[in-house]
Amino acid sequence: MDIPQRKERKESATTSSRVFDAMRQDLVNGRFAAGEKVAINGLKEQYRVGLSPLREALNRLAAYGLLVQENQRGFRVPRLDRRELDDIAGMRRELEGMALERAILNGDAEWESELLAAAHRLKRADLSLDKVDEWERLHGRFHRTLVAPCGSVWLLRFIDQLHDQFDRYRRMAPGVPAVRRILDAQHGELVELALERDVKAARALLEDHIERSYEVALGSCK
Amino acid sequence: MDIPQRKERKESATTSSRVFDAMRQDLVNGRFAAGEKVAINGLKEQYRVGLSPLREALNRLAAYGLLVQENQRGFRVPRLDRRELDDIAGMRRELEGMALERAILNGDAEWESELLAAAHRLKRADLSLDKVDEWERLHGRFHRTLVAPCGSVWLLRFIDQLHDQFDRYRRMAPGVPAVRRILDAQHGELVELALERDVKAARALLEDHIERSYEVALGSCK
DNA sequence: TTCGATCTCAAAATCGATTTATTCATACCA
DNA sequence: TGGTATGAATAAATCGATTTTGAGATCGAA
Repeated sequence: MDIPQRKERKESATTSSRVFDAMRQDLVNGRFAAGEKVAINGLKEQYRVGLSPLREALNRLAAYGLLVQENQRGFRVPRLDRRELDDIAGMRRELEGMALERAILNGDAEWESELLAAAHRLKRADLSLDKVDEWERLHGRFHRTLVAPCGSVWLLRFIDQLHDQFDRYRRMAPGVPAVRRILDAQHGELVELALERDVKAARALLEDHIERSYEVALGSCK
Repeated sequence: MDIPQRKERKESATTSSRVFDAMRQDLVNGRFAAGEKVAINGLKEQYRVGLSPLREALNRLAAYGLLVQENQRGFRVPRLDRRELDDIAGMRRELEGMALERAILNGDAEWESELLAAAHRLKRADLSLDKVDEWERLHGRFHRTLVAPCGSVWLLRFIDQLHDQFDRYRRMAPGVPAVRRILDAQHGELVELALERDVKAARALLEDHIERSYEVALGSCK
Protein backbone atom coordinates (compact mmCIF):
# COMPACT_ATOMS: atom_id res chain seq x y z
CA MET A 1 0.00 0.00 0.00
CA ASP A 2 1.06 3.52 -0.67
CA ILE A 3 0.80 5.85 2.29
CA PRO A 4 0.91 9.24 0.62
CA GLN A 5 2.86 11.80 2.58
CA ARG A 6 2.65 15.56 2.43
CA LYS A 7 4.23 16.14 -0.97
CA GLU A 8 4.43 13.60 -3.76
CA ARG A 9 6.18 15.69 -6.43
CA LYS A 10 9.11 17.44 -4.82
CA GLU A 11 10.91 17.42 -8.14
CA SER A 12 11.41 20.84 -9.67
CA ALA A 13 9.74 22.72 -6.84
CA THR A 14 8.96 26.32 -7.54
CA THR A 15 10.19 29.17 -5.36
CA SER A 16 6.63 29.90 -4.38
CA SER A 17 5.98 26.32 -3.24
CA ARG A 18 9.22 26.17 -1.29
CA VAL A 19 8.28 29.35 0.57
CA PHE A 20 4.82 27.91 1.17
CA ASP A 21 6.27 24.79 2.74
CA ALA A 22 8.79 26.67 4.83
CA MET A 23 6.26 29.17 6.12
CA ARG A 24 3.69 26.49 6.84
CA GLN A 25 6.23 24.78 9.04
CA ASP A 26 7.20 28.01 10.72
CA LEU A 27 3.60 28.99 11.36
CA VAL A 28 2.69 25.57 12.77
CA ASN A 29 5.79 25.62 14.93
CA GLY A 30 4.86 28.95 16.38
CA ARG A 31 7.78 30.89 15.00
CA PHE A 32 5.46 33.82 14.34
CA ALA A 33 3.67 35.61 17.14
CA ALA A 34 -0.07 35.02 17.12
CA GLY A 35 -2.04 38.03 15.92
CA GLU A 36 1.08 39.59 14.46
CA LYS A 37 0.85 41.50 11.23
CA VAL A 38 2.96 39.92 8.51
CA ALA A 39 5.65 42.30 7.26
CA ILE A 40 5.95 41.32 3.63
CA ASN A 41 9.19 43.18 3.08
CA GLY A 42 10.68 41.55 6.13
CA LEU A 43 9.73 38.08 4.93
CA LYS A 44 11.28 38.85 1.57
CA GLU A 45 14.64 39.05 3.28
CA GLN A 46 13.96 36.32 5.81
CA TYR A 47 13.26 33.75 3.11
CA ARG A 48 15.51 35.34 0.50
CA VAL A 49 12.87 35.50 -2.21
CA GLY A 50 11.27 38.06 -4.44
CA LEU A 51 7.90 39.63 -3.96
CA SER A 52 5.85 37.63 -6.46
CA PRO A 53 6.56 34.10 -5.23
CA LEU A 54 6.27 35.32 -1.65
CA ARG A 55 2.85 36.82 -2.22
CA GLU A 56 1.68 33.67 -3.99
CA ALA A 57 2.75 31.62 -1.00
CA LEU A 58 0.94 33.98 1.38
CA ASN A 59 -2.21 33.68 -0.69
CA ARG A 60 -2.07 29.92 -0.49
CA LEU A 61 -1.45 29.96 3.24
CA ALA A 62 -4.45 32.23 3.69
CA ALA A 63 -6.69 29.93 1.65
CA TYR A 64 -5.38 27.05 3.76
CA GLY A 65 -6.23 28.85 6.98
CA LEU A 66 -2.79 29.51 8.44
CA LEU A 67 -2.97 33.22 7.66
CA VAL A 68 -5.75 35.75 7.60
CA GLN A 69 -5.99 37.97 4.58
CA GLU A 70 -7.46 41.44 4.94
CA ASN A 71 -8.00 43.19 1.64
CA GLN A 72 -5.69 46.13 1.08
CA ARG A 73 -4.28 45.50 4.53
CA GLY A 74 -2.07 42.53 3.96
CA PHE A 75 -1.84 39.37 5.98
CA ARG A 76 -1.75 38.55 9.67
CA VAL A 77 -1.13 35.50 11.81
CA PRO A 78 -4.44 34.32 13.33
CA ARG A 79 -4.88 34.91 17.04
CA LEU A 80 -4.96 32.03 19.47
CA ASP A 81 -8.53 31.78 20.63
CA ARG A 82 -9.84 29.35 23.24
CA ARG A 83 -13.13 28.97 21.38
CA GLU A 84 -11.38 28.11 18.18
CA LEU A 85 -9.16 25.56 19.88
CA ASP A 86 -12.28 23.89 21.26
CA ASP A 87 -13.67 23.80 17.76
CA ILE A 88 -10.49 22.40 16.22
CA ALA A 89 -10.09 19.72 18.88
CA GLY A 90 -13.74 18.74 18.63
CA MET A 91 -13.50 18.39 14.88
CA ARG A 92 -10.34 16.36 15.21
CA ARG A 93 -12.15 13.94 17.53
CA GLU A 94 -15.04 13.56 15.09
CA LEU A 95 -13.06 13.32 11.88
CA GLU A 96 -10.10 11.29 13.07
CA GLY A 97 -12.41 8.98 14.97
CA MET A 98 -14.40 8.42 11.80
CA ALA A 99 -11.26 7.96 9.73
CA LEU A 100 -9.72 5.49 12.17
CA GLU A 101 -12.79 3.27 12.13
CA ARG A 102 -12.68 3.16 8.36
CA ALA A 103 -8.94 2.67 8.27
CA ILE A 104 -9.18 -0.35 10.56
CA LEU A 105 -11.85 -1.84 8.31
CA ASN A 106 -9.88 -1.20 5.11
CA GLY A 107 -6.25 -1.41 6.13
CA ASP A 108 -4.29 -4.30 4.71
CA ALA A 109 -1.11 -6.05 5.78
CA GLU A 110 1.07 -3.42 4.18
CA TRP A 111 -0.65 -0.81 6.32
CA GLU A 112 0.07 -2.82 9.44
CA SER A 113 3.75 -2.78 8.55
CA GLU A 114 3.80 0.92 7.81
CA LEU A 115 2.04 1.59 11.07
CA LEU A 116 4.46 -0.47 13.13
CA ALA A 117 7.36 1.23 11.39
CA ALA A 118 5.98 4.71 11.94
CA ALA A 119 5.32 4.00 15.61
CA HIS A 120 8.78 2.61 16.08
CA ARG A 121 10.47 5.55 14.42
CA LEU A 122 8.47 7.90 16.61
CA LYS A 123 9.35 6.00 19.78
CA ARG A 124 13.04 6.02 18.95
CA ALA A 125 13.03 9.68 18.07
CA ASP A 126 11.72 11.01 21.33
CA LEU A 127 14.71 9.56 23.15
CA SER A 128 16.91 12.25 21.64
CA LEU A 129 15.07 15.35 22.71
CA ASP A 130 17.42 17.77 21.00
CA LYS A 131 15.69 17.40 17.66
CA VAL A 132 12.15 18.54 18.33
CA ASP A 133 11.40 19.30 14.70
CA GLU A 134 12.29 15.76 13.70
CA TRP A 135 10.05 14.37 16.43
CA GLU A 136 7.21 16.58 15.25
CA ARG A 137 7.66 15.35 11.72
CA LEU A 138 7.51 11.72 12.79
CA HIS A 139 4.59 12.39 15.10
CA GLY A 140 2.56 13.95 12.30
CA ARG A 141 3.53 11.10 10.06
CA PHE A 142 2.43 8.50 12.58
CA HIS A 143 -1.00 10.01 12.95
CA ARG A 144 -1.35 10.30 9.19
CA THR A 145 -0.37 6.69 8.69
CA LEU A 146 -2.88 5.63 11.32
CA VAL A 147 -5.84 6.93 9.34
CA ALA A 148 -4.38 6.71 5.83
CA PRO A 149 -6.46 3.79 4.51
CA CYS A 150 -9.78 5.41 5.50
CA GLY A 151 -10.64 5.58 1.81
CA SER A 152 -11.51 9.26 1.64
CA VAL A 153 -9.13 11.79 0.14
CA TRP A 154 -11.22 14.66 1.40
CA LEU A 155 -11.39 13.34 4.93
CA LEU A 156 -7.60 13.04 4.99
CA ARG A 157 -7.28 16.53 3.63
CA PHE A 158 -9.47 17.99 6.36
CA ILE A 159 -7.63 16.03 9.03
CA ASP A 160 -4.27 17.32 7.81
CA GLN A 161 -5.57 20.84 7.92
CA LEU A 162 -6.93 20.43 11.44
CA HIS A 163 -3.63 18.90 12.56
CA ASP A 164 -1.74 21.94 11.38
CA GLN A 165 -4.18 24.21 13.17
CA PHE A 166 -4.07 22.15 16.35
CA ASP A 167 -0.30 21.91 16.40
CA ARG A 168 -0.01 25.67 16.23
CA TYR A 169 -1.75 25.80 19.60
CA ARG A 170 0.05 22.83 21.06
CA ARG A 171 3.49 24.10 20.12
CA MET A 172 2.75 27.47 21.68
CA ALA A 173 1.77 25.79 24.94
CA PRO A 174 4.26 24.80 27.63
CA GLY A 175 5.06 21.11 27.69
CA VAL A 176 3.66 18.83 30.40
CA PRO A 177 6.10 15.91 30.76
CA ALA A 178 3.74 13.72 32.78
CA VAL A 179 1.04 13.99 30.12
CA ARG A 180 3.61 13.63 27.37
CA ARG A 181 4.55 10.20 28.73
CA ILE A 182 0.91 9.10 28.70
CA LEU A 183 0.46 10.39 25.16
CA ASP A 184 3.56 8.57 23.98
CA ALA A 185 2.36 5.34 25.54
CA GLN A 186 -0.99 5.76 23.81
CA HIS A 187 0.71 5.75 20.41
CA GLY A 188 1.84 2.19 21.04
CA GLU A 189 -1.56 1.16 22.37
CA LEU A 190 -3.23 2.62 19.31
CA VAL A 191 -1.11 0.41 17.09
CA GLU A 192 -1.99 -2.64 19.15
CA LEU A 193 -5.71 -1.98 18.99
CA ALA A 194 -5.51 -1.24 15.28
CA LEU A 195 -3.71 -4.51 14.59
CA GLU A 196 -6.31 -6.35 16.67
CA ARG A 197 -8.96 -4.60 14.56
CA ASP A 198 -10.75 -3.48 17.68
CA VAL A 199 -12.64 -0.62 16.08
CA LYS A 200 -14.53 0.64 19.11
CA ALA A 201 -11.65 0.52 21.55
CA ALA A 202 -9.26 2.10 19.07
CA ARG A 203 -11.63 4.95 18.38
CA ALA A 204 -12.22 5.54 22.08
CA LEU A 205 -8.50 5.60 22.74
CA LEU A 206 -7.84 8.00 19.88
CA GLU A 207 -10.52 10.33 21.17
CA ASP A 208 -8.99 10.18 24.62
CA HIS A 209 -5.60 10.87 23.07
CA ILE A 210 -6.91 13.96 21.37
CA GLU A 211 -8.68 15.08 24.53
CA ARG A 212 -5.45 14.90 26.54
CA SER A 213 -3.50 16.69 23.84
CA TYR A 214 -6.19 19.33 23.86
CA GLU A 215 -5.73 19.88 27.57
CA VAL A 216 -2.04 20.44 26.99
CA ALA A 217 -2.72 22.74 24.07
CA LEU A 218 -5.05 24.80 26.24
CA GLY A 219 -1.92 26.13 27.90
CA SER A 220 -1.39 28.36 24.89
CA CYS A 221 -4.63 30.27 25.47
CA LYS A 222 -4.03 30.70 29.21
CA MET B 1 -28.74 35.66 15.02
CA ASP B 2 -26.23 36.40 12.38
CA ILE B 3 -26.08 33.89 9.55
CA PRO B 4 -22.72 34.70 8.00
CA GLN B 5 -22.74 34.46 4.25
CA ARG B 6 -19.86 33.98 1.89
CA LYS B 7 -18.16 37.36 2.20
CA GLU B 8 -18.47 39.74 5.11
CA ARG B 9 -16.12 42.52 3.94
CA LYS B 10 -16.88 43.30 0.31
CA GLU B 11 -15.72 46.85 0.88
CA SER B 12 -12.55 47.74 -0.99
CA ALA B 13 -12.09 44.36 -2.58
CA THR B 14 -8.78 43.78 -4.23
CA THR B 15 -8.44 42.80 -7.89
CA SER B 16 -7.08 39.45 -6.83
CA SER B 17 -10.06 38.70 -4.58
CA ARG B 18 -12.54 39.77 -7.25
CA VAL B 19 -10.93 37.40 -9.72
CA PHE B 20 -10.95 34.68 -7.09
CA ASP B 21 -14.69 35.09 -6.53
CA ALA B 22 -15.48 35.26 -10.22
CA MET B 23 -13.42 32.22 -11.10
CA ARG B 24 -14.75 30.22 -8.18
CA GLN B 25 -18.25 30.81 -9.50
CA ASP B 26 -17.24 29.95 -13.02
CA LEU B 27 -15.49 26.77 -11.95
CA VAL B 28 -18.40 25.61 -9.79
CA ASN B 29 -20.81 26.40 -12.60
CA GLY B 30 -18.84 24.30 -15.02
CA ARG B 31 -17.79 27.09 -17.32
CA PHE B 32 -14.39 25.46 -17.68
CA ALA B 33 -13.99 22.04 -19.20
CA ALA B 34 -12.93 19.40 -16.68
CA GLY B 35 -9.30 18.38 -17.03
CA GLU B 36 -8.55 21.42 -19.16
CA LYS B 37 -5.27 23.17 -18.77
CA VAL B 38 -5.68 26.74 -17.61
CA ALA B 39 -4.28 29.20 -20.15
CA ILE B 40 -3.07 32.01 -17.95
CA ASN B 41 -2.68 34.47 -20.79
CA GLY B 42 -6.19 33.72 -21.96
CA LEU B 43 -7.64 34.32 -18.52
CA LYS B 44 -5.79 37.60 -18.33
CA GLU B 45 -7.92 38.85 -21.17
CA GLN B 46 -11.06 37.03 -20.13
CA TYR B 47 -11.13 38.69 -16.73
CA ARG B 48 -9.38 41.88 -17.84
CA VAL B 49 -6.69 41.77 -15.17
CA GLY B 50 -2.94 41.75 -14.94
CA LEU B 51 -0.76 38.75 -14.32
CA SER B 52 0.02 39.24 -10.64
CA PRO B 53 -3.52 39.41 -9.23
CA LEU B 54 -4.56 36.63 -11.57
CA ARG B 55 -1.80 34.31 -10.37
CA GLU B 56 -2.62 35.10 -6.76
CA ALA B 57 -6.23 34.14 -7.40
CA LEU B 58 -5.16 30.90 -9.09
CA ASN B 59 -2.96 30.05 -6.13
CA ARG B 60 -5.86 30.53 -3.76
CA LEU B 61 -8.19 28.46 -5.91
CA ALA B 62 -5.62 25.67 -5.95
CA ALA B 63 -5.27 25.73 -2.17
CA TYR B 64 -9.06 25.64 -1.97
CA GLY B 65 -9.24 22.62 -4.23
CA LEU B 66 -10.93 24.03 -7.31
CA LEU B 67 -7.73 23.94 -9.33
CA VAL B 68 -4.77 21.60 -9.43
CA GLN B 69 -1.34 23.17 -9.36
CA GLU B 70 1.55 21.40 -11.02
CA ASN B 71 4.89 22.99 -10.35
CA GLN B 72 6.42 24.65 -13.39
CA ARG B 73 3.48 23.41 -15.38
CA GLY B 74 0.78 25.81 -14.34
CA PHE B 75 -2.77 25.03 -13.32
CA ARG B 76 -5.49 22.73 -14.57
CA VAL B 77 -9.16 22.16 -13.88
CA PRO B 78 -9.57 18.90 -11.95
CA ARG B 79 -11.07 15.99 -13.86
CA LEU B 80 -14.51 14.67 -13.02
CA ASP B 81 -13.94 11.32 -11.40
CA ARG B 82 -16.64 8.93 -10.28
CA ARG B 83 -14.58 7.86 -7.27
CA GLU B 84 -14.08 11.40 -6.15
CA LEU B 85 -17.76 12.21 -6.48
CA ASP B 86 -18.51 9.22 -4.26
CA ASP B 87 -16.05 10.60 -1.74
CA ILE B 88 -17.46 14.13 -1.86
CA ALA B 89 -21.06 12.95 -1.55
CA GLY B 90 -20.18 10.61 1.30
CA MET B 91 -18.41 13.36 3.18
CA ARG B 92 -21.32 15.70 2.59
CA ARG B 93 -23.66 13.13 4.17
CA GLU B 94 -21.42 12.74 7.20
CA LEU B 95 -20.56 16.36 7.78
CA GLU B 96 -23.88 17.97 6.92
CA GLY B 97 -25.71 15.31 8.89
CA MET B 98 -23.54 16.08 11.88
CA ALA B 99 -23.96 19.81 11.41
CA LEU B 100 -27.73 19.60 11.05
CA GLU B 101 -28.08 17.68 14.30
CA ARG B 102 -26.11 20.32 16.11
CA ALA B 103 -27.89 23.17 14.38
CA ILE B 104 -31.26 21.84 15.46
CA LEU B 105 -30.02 21.62 19.04
CA ASN B 106 -28.52 25.12 19.03
CA GLY B 107 -30.69 27.08 16.62
CA ASP B 108 -32.76 29.85 18.17
CA ALA B 109 -35.91 31.65 17.06
CA GLU B 110 -33.97 33.97 14.79
CA TRP B 111 -32.59 30.94 12.99
CA GLU B 112 -36.11 29.61 12.48
CA SER B 113 -37.04 32.88 10.80
CA GLU B 114 -33.95 32.94 8.61
CA LEU B 115 -34.60 29.38 7.60
CA LEU B 116 -38.21 30.01 6.66
CA ALA B 117 -37.14 33.07 4.71
CA ALA B 118 -34.38 31.25 2.86
CA ALA B 119 -36.71 28.37 1.98
CA HIS B 120 -39.35 30.76 0.75
CA ARG B 121 -36.94 32.73 -1.41
CA LEU B 122 -35.70 29.49 -2.91
CA LYS B 123 -39.21 28.23 -3.62
CA ARG B 124 -40.20 31.47 -5.32
CA ALA B 125 -37.03 31.60 -7.36
CA ASP B 126 -37.38 28.26 -9.08
CA LEU B 127 -40.65 29.41 -10.65
CA SER B 128 -38.71 31.70 -12.96
CA LEU B 129 -36.34 29.25 -14.54
CA ASP B 130 -34.58 31.79 -16.70
CA LYS B 131 -32.22 32.84 -13.92
CA VAL B 132 -30.41 29.66 -13.01
CA ASP B 133 -27.51 31.46 -11.37
CA GLU B 134 -29.87 33.23 -9.01
CA TRP B 135 -31.52 29.95 -8.10
CA GLU B 136 -28.14 28.39 -7.45
CA ARG B 137 -27.22 31.26 -5.18
CA LEU B 138 -30.40 30.89 -3.14
CA HIS B 139 -30.03 27.12 -3.06
CA GLY B 140 -26.55 27.34 -1.63
CA ARG B 141 -27.72 29.95 0.81
CA PHE B 142 -30.58 27.76 1.99
CA HIS B 143 -28.34 24.83 2.72
CA ARG B 144 -25.89 27.08 4.51
CA THR B 145 -28.61 28.59 6.64
CA LEU B 146 -29.86 25.13 7.51
CA VAL B 147 -26.62 24.15 9.23
CA ALA B 148 -25.39 27.62 10.22
CA PRO B 149 -25.92 27.37 14.00
CA CYS B 150 -23.99 24.10 14.29
CA GLY B 151 -21.45 25.93 16.42
CA SER B 152 -18.33 24.95 14.49
CA VAL B 153 -16.61 27.37 12.16
CA TRP B 154 -14.40 24.62 10.80
CA LEU B 155 -17.30 22.28 10.12
CA LEU B 156 -19.04 25.03 8.16
CA ARG B 157 -15.88 25.73 6.26
CA PHE B 158 -15.48 22.11 5.22
CA ILE B 159 -19.14 21.89 4.24
CA ASP B 160 -18.85 24.99 2.05
CA GLN B 161 -15.83 23.50 0.35
CA LEU B 162 -17.59 20.20 -0.28
CA HIS B 163 -20.63 22.02 -1.63
CA ASP B 164 -18.51 23.80 -4.19
CA GLN B 165 -16.92 20.52 -5.20
CA PHE B 166 -20.24 18.73 -5.38
CA ASP B 167 -21.94 21.47 -7.36
CA ARG B 168 -19.24 21.31 -9.98
CA TYR B 169 -20.35 17.75 -10.70
CA ARG B 170 -24.05 18.46 -10.39
CA ARG B 171 -23.96 21.41 -12.76
CA MET B 172 -22.10 19.38 -15.34
CA ALA B 173 -24.77 16.68 -15.20
CA PRO B 174 -27.98 16.82 -17.22
CA GLY B 175 -31.04 17.82 -15.21
CA VAL B 176 -33.64 15.27 -14.15
CA PRO B 177 -36.94 17.17 -13.74
CA ALA B 178 -38.72 14.39 -11.87
CA VAL B 179 -35.96 14.18 -9.27
CA ARG B 180 -35.70 17.95 -9.17
CA ARG B 181 -39.31 18.16 -8.01
CA ILE B 182 -38.65 15.69 -5.21
CA LEU B 183 -35.54 17.58 -4.14
CA ASP B 184 -37.42 20.87 -4.11
CA ALA B 185 -40.16 19.37 -1.97
CA GLN B 186 -37.55 18.05 0.44
CA HIS B 187 -36.32 21.56 1.10
CA GLY B 188 -39.70 22.42 2.57
CA GLU B 189 -39.85 19.18 4.54
CA LEU B 190 -36.40 19.85 5.96
CA VAL B 191 -37.60 23.18 7.31
CA GLU B 192 -40.62 21.53 8.90
CA LEU B 193 -38.56 18.85 10.62
CA ALA B 194 -36.02 21.42 11.76
CA LEU B 195 -38.71 23.59 13.30
CA GLU B 196 -40.18 20.53 15.01
CA ARG B 197 -36.69 19.83 16.33
CA ASP B 198 -36.92 16.27 15.09
CA VAL B 199 -33.20 15.62 14.96
CA LYS B 200 -33.24 12.03 13.75
CA ALA B 201 -35.86 12.49 11.04
CA ALA B 202 -34.26 15.69 9.81
CA ARG B 203 -30.87 14.06 9.54
CA ALA B 204 -32.29 11.08 7.73
CA LEU B 205 -34.09 13.32 5.27
CA LEU B 206 -31.00 15.42 4.63
CA GLU B 207 -28.98 12.29 3.95
CA ASP B 208 -31.64 11.10 1.56
CA HIS B 209 -31.62 14.52 -0.09
CA ILE B 210 -27.88 14.33 -0.64
CA GLU B 211 -28.17 10.76 -1.89
CA ARG B 212 -30.71 11.76 -4.55
CA SER B 213 -28.64 14.77 -5.57
CA TYR B 214 -25.69 12.46 -5.85
CA GLU B 215 -27.56 10.22 -8.24
CA VAL B 216 -28.30 13.23 -10.42
CA ALA B 217 -24.71 14.41 -10.21
CA LEU B 218 -23.51 10.98 -11.33
CA GLY B 219 -24.69 11.96 -14.79
CA SER B 220 -21.60 14.12 -15.15
CA CYS B 221 -19.16 11.20 -14.94
CA LYS B 222 -19.02 9.41 -18.26
C1' DT C 1 -10.87 70.70 23.27
C1' DT C 2 -12.91 68.04 19.66
C1' DC C 3 -14.24 66.85 15.38
C1' DG C 4 -13.37 66.55 10.60
C1' DA C 5 -10.69 67.34 6.50
C1' DT C 6 -6.25 67.16 4.29
C1' DC C 7 -1.64 65.73 3.74
C1' DT C 8 2.28 62.50 4.10
C1' DC C 9 4.45 58.34 4.48
C1' DA C 10 4.77 53.41 4.55
C1' DA C 11 2.96 49.34 2.96
C1' DA C 12 0.09 46.68 -0.25
C1' DA C 13 -1.22 45.70 -4.74
C1' DT C 14 -0.41 45.73 -9.47
C1' DC C 15 2.06 46.18 -13.90
C1' DG C 16 5.39 45.24 -17.69
C1' DA C 17 9.47 43.07 -18.74
C1' DT C 18 12.79 39.37 -18.03
C1' DT C 19 14.28 34.93 -16.83
C1' DT C 20 13.63 30.14 -16.52
C1' DA C 21 11.54 25.76 -17.53
C1' DT C 22 8.92 22.57 -20.47
C1' DT C 23 7.24 20.82 -24.69
C1' DC C 24 7.48 19.37 -29.13
C1' DA C 25 9.71 18.83 -33.40
C1' DT C 26 13.82 17.57 -35.71
C1' DA C 27 18.18 15.52 -36.42
C1' DC C 28 21.59 12.30 -35.31
C1' DC C 29 23.53 7.89 -34.03
C1' DA C 30 23.51 2.97 -32.53
C1' DT D 1 13.91 1.30 -36.38
C1' DG D 2 14.31 3.01 -31.90
C1' DG D 3 16.24 5.71 -28.85
C1' DT D 4 18.47 9.87 -27.43
C1' DA D 5 20.35 14.47 -27.97
C1' DT D 6 19.54 19.35 -29.83
C1' DG D 7 17.12 23.45 -30.45
C1' DA D 8 13.42 26.63 -31.22
C1' DA D 9 8.84 27.97 -29.59
C1' DT D 10 5.79 28.42 -25.95
C1' DA D 11 4.28 29.01 -21.38
C1' DA D 12 5.34 29.52 -16.42
C1' DA D 13 7.67 31.82 -12.89
C1' DT D 14 10.08 35.59 -11.16
C1' DC D 15 11.95 40.28 -10.85
C1' DG D 16 12.11 45.41 -10.30
C1' DA D 17 9.54 49.40 -10.70
C1' DT D 18 5.16 51.86 -10.40
C1' DT D 19 0.65 52.81 -8.75
C1' DT D 20 -2.72 52.66 -5.31
C1' DT D 21 -4.39 52.37 -0.71
C1' DG D 22 -4.70 52.90 4.36
C1' DA D 23 -2.95 54.72 8.86
C1' DG D 24 -1.50 58.31 11.31
C1' DA D 25 0.00 63.12 11.76
C1' DT D 26 -1.17 67.89 11.12
C1' DC D 27 -3.98 71.68 10.63
C1' DG D 28 -8.13 74.49 11.02
C1' DA D 29 -12.66 75.59 12.35
C1' DA D 30 -16.64 75.12 15.52
